[in-house]
Amino acid sequence: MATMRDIAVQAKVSISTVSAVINKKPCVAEPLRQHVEAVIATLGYNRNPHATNLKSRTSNTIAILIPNITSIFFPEILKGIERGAREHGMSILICDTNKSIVDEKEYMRILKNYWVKGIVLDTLVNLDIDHEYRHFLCEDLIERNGTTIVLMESTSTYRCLPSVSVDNTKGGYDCTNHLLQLGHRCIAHITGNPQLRFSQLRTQGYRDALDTYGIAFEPSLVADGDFSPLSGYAATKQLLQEGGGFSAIFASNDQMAVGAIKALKESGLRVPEDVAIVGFDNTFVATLIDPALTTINVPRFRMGHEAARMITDRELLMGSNNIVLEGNLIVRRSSDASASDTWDLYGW
Amino acid sequence: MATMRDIAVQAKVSISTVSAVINKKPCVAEPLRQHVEAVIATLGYNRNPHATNLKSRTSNTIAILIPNITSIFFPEILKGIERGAREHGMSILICDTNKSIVDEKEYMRILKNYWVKGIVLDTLVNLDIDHEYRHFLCEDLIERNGTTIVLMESTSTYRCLPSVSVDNTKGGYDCTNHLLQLGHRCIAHITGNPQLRFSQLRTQGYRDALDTYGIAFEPSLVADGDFSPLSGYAATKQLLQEGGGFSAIFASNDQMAVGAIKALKESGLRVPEDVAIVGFDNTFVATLIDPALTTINVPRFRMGHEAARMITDRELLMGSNNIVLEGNLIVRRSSDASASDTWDLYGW
DNA sequence: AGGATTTCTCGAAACGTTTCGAGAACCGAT
DNA sequence: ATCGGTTCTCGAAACGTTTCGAGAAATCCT
Repeated sequence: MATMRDIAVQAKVSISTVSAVINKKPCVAEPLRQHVEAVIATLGYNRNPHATNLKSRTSNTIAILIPNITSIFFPEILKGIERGAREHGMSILICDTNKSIVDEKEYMRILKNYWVKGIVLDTLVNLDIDHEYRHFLCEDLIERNGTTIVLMESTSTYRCLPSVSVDNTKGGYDCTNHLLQLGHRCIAHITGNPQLRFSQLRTQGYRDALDTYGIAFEPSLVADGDFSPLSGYAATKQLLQEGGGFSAIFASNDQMAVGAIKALKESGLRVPEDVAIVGFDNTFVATLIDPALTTINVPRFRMGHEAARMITDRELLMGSNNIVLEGNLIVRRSSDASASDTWDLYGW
Repeated sequence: MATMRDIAVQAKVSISTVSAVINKKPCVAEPLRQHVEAVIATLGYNRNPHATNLKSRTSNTIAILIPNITSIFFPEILKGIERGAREHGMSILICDTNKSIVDEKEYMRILKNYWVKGIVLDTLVNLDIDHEYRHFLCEDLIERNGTTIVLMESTSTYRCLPSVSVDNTKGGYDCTNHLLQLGHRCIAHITGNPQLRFSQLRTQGYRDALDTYGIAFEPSLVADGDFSPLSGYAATKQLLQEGGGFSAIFASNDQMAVGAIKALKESGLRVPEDVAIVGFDNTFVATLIDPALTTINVPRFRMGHEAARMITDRELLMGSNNIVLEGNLIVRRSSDASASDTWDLYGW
């Protein structure tokens, strides 16, 4: 494989000149530049990334650190990041922390001396509490190495780090508001993992909507889940046993909504005629399930793409560090029997 | 960050000695080794991967080239590869070719001068036909660069390249045999994309099973799909219009089976009482759908893990280049009303 | 035309490793 | 003591870039 030296010899110029041409430095006279470019074209030169990395003390790489690759939420985000990275000729490094904080920190150490340009981070650590880790991220990685760290759906309230998320409060509000508009007045709620910030926000949206309608928040209509289908199933069973009385459920994600539907069906209740359901996320289970699920469409691809952009165009967006995208409500049959039941399957 | 030079200075030895210690070369006297290791421990040295890569002309990286990251099939394979890579301290590079052959070849060029150790390749190209590309892979990458290429569910019959796949023929056989054992004698079949080799093999399994039972293959009972749910839906509608007469359907993947179930329900047919259904893959839609789907469990995690192993332990497995894993039939309600309907949700 | 500027090109020194061959130090045997 | 033979340690040259400052060449001004 041709190196800069080969080009230089062939073109009878110095290596520095070749470098200047390749890096489009303005300080090369036009005729010479064309000559060198011609030689490059004939010899088929490709820059060696390792040498470039070593010399320039960076790597054209975005790392993605995530607790579990197989999460249903993840592939589209990854795709968004990939696209954004590729537009800038960057590579993507995948790191699955396997839901282990130890593994996460271990990976961070590796990334540190990998000189990655940016890290899209879905952390397990509460950065409000673990000051040592936060210090490591901010000082060692961001300050010293110049790495950009972007939090995805951050679990932290720490706002100094850039982040990308969806407007969870508004989403929760929209879901609940939708049910209220349909005439429901007794709306149950299944929360996600209560420790997670974005889960709290979805619940906050639910309360805000009730407030708007002057309806008192009723704790007995709320059951805690953990985002798993099974927890949605269990929560619904529990709500039913406690007397029911609700005509609708807002579940904090689609998967719990799926569990809820199963539980309702088992109890002989029809969806949406007896109980209406809305979920959150618009993962593709939403259209697989019967009835199709009303839900908040979370723009995962865009989230990934924005995260990548914050890394690639870092200097452009100083200041507006916390990007909040809007989700939009998609009404399907699980809440509204009159909704069309088209099969939008994301081009599976 | 400490470099080998720092260690050397601090330990009052040469850089070569530090290198020898770090690489566990046997030619360092024990006392000196311990001394150097102590210094390394206090200074917290981490090897710089870029320098190592440059000097040794490799990179500790496995690349994954795949047409579409968001494929439902992919995350578990990725997880398997990730685990395998990590066991050997390797990194994972993700390349989404966006279903474009041009992009795939472009990525290959990048990977070539990235000196990746291995590539897990889900190619769009038919290597039996595109000799130029095959030559590029074999000569430039494998021979010259020493890269290992592992085909995933290869679309090619070209057997010189290492590959990992599931036993598709046996899977197709098992599905059909299962239906035959249940007493079905008129079994329809929805094929996958007929160009793809593994799709052909699944159909072959179907035919083999019929043969075993002395049942003639009936072309009118076969409809072509393309692995999408919509195609399964359309194929089923078509089969029904052509007179039906079947009591069971074998769909070549779960997603088409989902489409088939939808079509049957719309025609007022019950699953499994009127028509039994089996799918293939055991993606998690299999347990989401109602009724839960009988299917072949494809060990995706293991497939990924084996692929990684072929790359990391290349020298160990000269010879047995084509790994074929067994899938296993999982019986659920879609074929057998008496099957338990437990919710095994992969710990979502 | 001659000097002051500007524009272009180049050599050389890094970046942090690995590796090779040379030689120093030690060993036991004669 | 001397000598071959090990065993250990080290210096130096790469790997393929980027970058800095120096100097040569071209340009401009008076």
